[in-house]
Amino acid sequence: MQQDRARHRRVAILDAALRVFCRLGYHEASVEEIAGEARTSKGGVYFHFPNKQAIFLSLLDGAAGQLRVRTEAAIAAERDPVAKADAALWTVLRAFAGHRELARLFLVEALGAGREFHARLLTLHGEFTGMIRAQLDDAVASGAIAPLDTEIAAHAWFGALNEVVTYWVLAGRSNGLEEVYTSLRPMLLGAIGVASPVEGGRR
Amino acid sequence: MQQDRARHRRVAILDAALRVFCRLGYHEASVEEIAGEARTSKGGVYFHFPNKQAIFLSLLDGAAGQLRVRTEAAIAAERDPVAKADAALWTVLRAFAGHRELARLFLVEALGAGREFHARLLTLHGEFTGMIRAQLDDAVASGAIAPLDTEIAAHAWFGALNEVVTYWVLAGRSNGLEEVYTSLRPMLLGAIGVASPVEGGRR
Amino acid sequence: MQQDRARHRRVAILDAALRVFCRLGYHEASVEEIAGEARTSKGGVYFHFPNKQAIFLSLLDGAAGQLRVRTEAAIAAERDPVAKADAALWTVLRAFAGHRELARLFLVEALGAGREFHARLLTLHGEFTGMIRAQLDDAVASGAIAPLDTEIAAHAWFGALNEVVTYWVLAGRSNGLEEVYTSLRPMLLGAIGVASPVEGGRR
Amino acid sequence: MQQDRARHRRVAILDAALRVFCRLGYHEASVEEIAGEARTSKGGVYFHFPNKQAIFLSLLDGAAGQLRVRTEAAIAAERDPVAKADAALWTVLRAFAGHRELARLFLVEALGAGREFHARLLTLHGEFTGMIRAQLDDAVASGAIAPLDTEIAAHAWFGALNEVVTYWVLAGRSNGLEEVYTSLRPMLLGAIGVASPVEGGRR
DNA sequence: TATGAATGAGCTTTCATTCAT
DNA sequence: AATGAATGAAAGCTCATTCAT
Repeated sequence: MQQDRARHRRVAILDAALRVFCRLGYHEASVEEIAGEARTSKGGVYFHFPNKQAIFLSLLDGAAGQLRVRTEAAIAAERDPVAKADAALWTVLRAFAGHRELARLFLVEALGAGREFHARLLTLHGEFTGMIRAQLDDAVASGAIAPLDTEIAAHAWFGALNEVVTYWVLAGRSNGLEEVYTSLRPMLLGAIGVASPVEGGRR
Repeated sequence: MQQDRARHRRVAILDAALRVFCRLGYHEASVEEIAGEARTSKGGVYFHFPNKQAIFLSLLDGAAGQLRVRTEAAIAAERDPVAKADAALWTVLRAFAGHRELARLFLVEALGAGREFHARLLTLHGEFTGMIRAQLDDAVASGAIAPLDTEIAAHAWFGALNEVVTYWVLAGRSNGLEEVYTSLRPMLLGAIGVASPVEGGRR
Repeated sequence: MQQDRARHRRVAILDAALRVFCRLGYHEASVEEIAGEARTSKGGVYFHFPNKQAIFLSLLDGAAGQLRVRTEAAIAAERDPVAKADAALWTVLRAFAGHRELARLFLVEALGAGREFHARLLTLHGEFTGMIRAQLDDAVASGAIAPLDTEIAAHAWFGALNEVVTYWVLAGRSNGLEEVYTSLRPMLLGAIGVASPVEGGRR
Repeated sequence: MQQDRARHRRVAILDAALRVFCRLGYHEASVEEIAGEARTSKGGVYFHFPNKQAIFLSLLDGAAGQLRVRTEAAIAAERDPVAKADAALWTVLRAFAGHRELARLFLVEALGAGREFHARLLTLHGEFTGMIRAQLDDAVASGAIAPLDTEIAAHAWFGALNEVVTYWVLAGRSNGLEEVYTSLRPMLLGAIGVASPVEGGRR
């Protein structure tokens, strides 16, 4: 079917764009380069996307969507509210650790891609912290943890994770990021007053 | 003296550049715009700086230097290792809260200014987390806190702070950022296993 | 076909560039001016050529190629070695006389276009003097002329020709340059010890 | 005296300019560079010269003047008309051979310095060929050589010399340029129908 | 659908020249 | 006389975007 081919092309362009954006950064990446990487032409790219921003945005949204789905699944797989929050972070970290490119895109390039992306980024951050916050709220409601400002806690968690990941990404030593979580996790739990880690499906 | 005028101009250009970078972001900011804001000409700017990057770098380094000095002073003013680390964070947060522009520069624009800045940014992050880590190491050595991976802890602290600040900055509601610390602080201390906050010169 | 149009455009740009370079000289000629003369845009020019130098070089190489071909043909059309050398010079002079622009390009602008062109110019000079030298070597070998330093002789011939042409070009009285050869030719032959001119297809 | 110092400065700037022009070519040479080489400032240069062109022109005229004086002296030192012409060429070649910079200036950079210099260059060429021509005219008048177009002959001589020198200069093997004249001289004489060289004060 | 030629606004940077000191 | 800060015009080049084919 025609539509299939079109969708396929679209995906191929997105794949190429991801590679190029990661290699060069948003601004340095030219549409020509992306077209070349996708084995098509400039015009070809512009047939599938209205402009360069849209490509990046699509990439960002796609990745965020995937991550959201996985995170929601991870949350659903746990019972305990604290374990749910913990699972969310673990999922995000694992995703970033597995795809340094993804991490770059989310944490570095998106900020440098200009004003227009800040709002979107805000939304994405909000989405993830929102998911975490919801679990923390449940935890507070159920008496599992003492009352605290869950919005700030969620942001603090997310931020701690980001910094650690970003530093590892920029420093280039992304190998072994998972091990880091072993050290990080007790701290995050300690931050919300949970002294002894709640075991929850960690390998 | 002519040197005085030159130095004055240099500062004026840096001031203008800060405003322009904050208003438009690194890439959107043109040297012409900076020149206009500094009430001089393009050539005038290029007399004082070799290129656009150098202006940004100068701004970044200058701000980082100031912040470092203040942070070191804040650390020196405390006795207790944990209080020292706490004071460091408090200083950074206060600086960012007081100068949203500064925060933008450090946390957002610097990432979008190109590859070259990533390394520099890494160094800056490393400097600050290094200062924090040193205090945590002392705290561990003195038995004030239980042993933990202080490098990760320092990054986690710094990251938590950054995310909170960045979110506030991007969301535009930077007013009252200090109050946030009241909620954030116990979490950070909890993360390193300090249950009840150590009082240390907080207003 | 699109390729045809592209090739056509390329030629049109080269034509325009030749006119502009001759009118203004290499440095004064701006790409914008060339674009205008070629009834296209700056970007259009840069689509076909990577930079200004490349345009000039293309022009130079193209002209040199044509001239080389013609000269080789003229050499081939003669039997006698001295007549061959003579024919080579005559071809060059006729070409320059016919296209003052060409002469300008070769003899004047190319020197002013910067260091990078000097090497290329050297090569071109070497090519032509090489062709002449080869004939003189033959003439010596065949005993037609007495032994002499043919490299220097070839350069001397080429230089004598150039100076005469250049002077006429710069002085603006390029009309009648051919007649000049009537006077110049016996001198060139005399320089290699040939007293009475060898007749060889001169009109 | 004040005037002495001023003149001294002027000369120092010219010396510096000669070095810079030779090192970088006319266009690449900036007034700043010249000022630096002359251990003064941009303003200092502009106090002594109205603009960049004037510096180059002054250099050109100065060098040409010196060369003219020497050439006239060399001519005066000979009796025989042909020997006089020969002496003129020998002087020019020796000067160029001794100062590759001078040769560069005259033969290469001056052509690239723009339209304005072409006229001046024409005049200079004319001056030298004029001197040579005068000797040749005398030689013809005195019956030393057969009648010929002395204007063309003079240009041919000058051109042959230039090409040889330029080639040697650009090729970088200017050492031993004097020896070249041993080969070149008989050719030049042969060009005007003088079979056996007239000995005249050659080393 | 796809191509790639064409556009043109806009950028950074350079530099001869001026001028207050 | 000299300095060097300042000017501003102009240049080369890039690239997102458009559009005829």
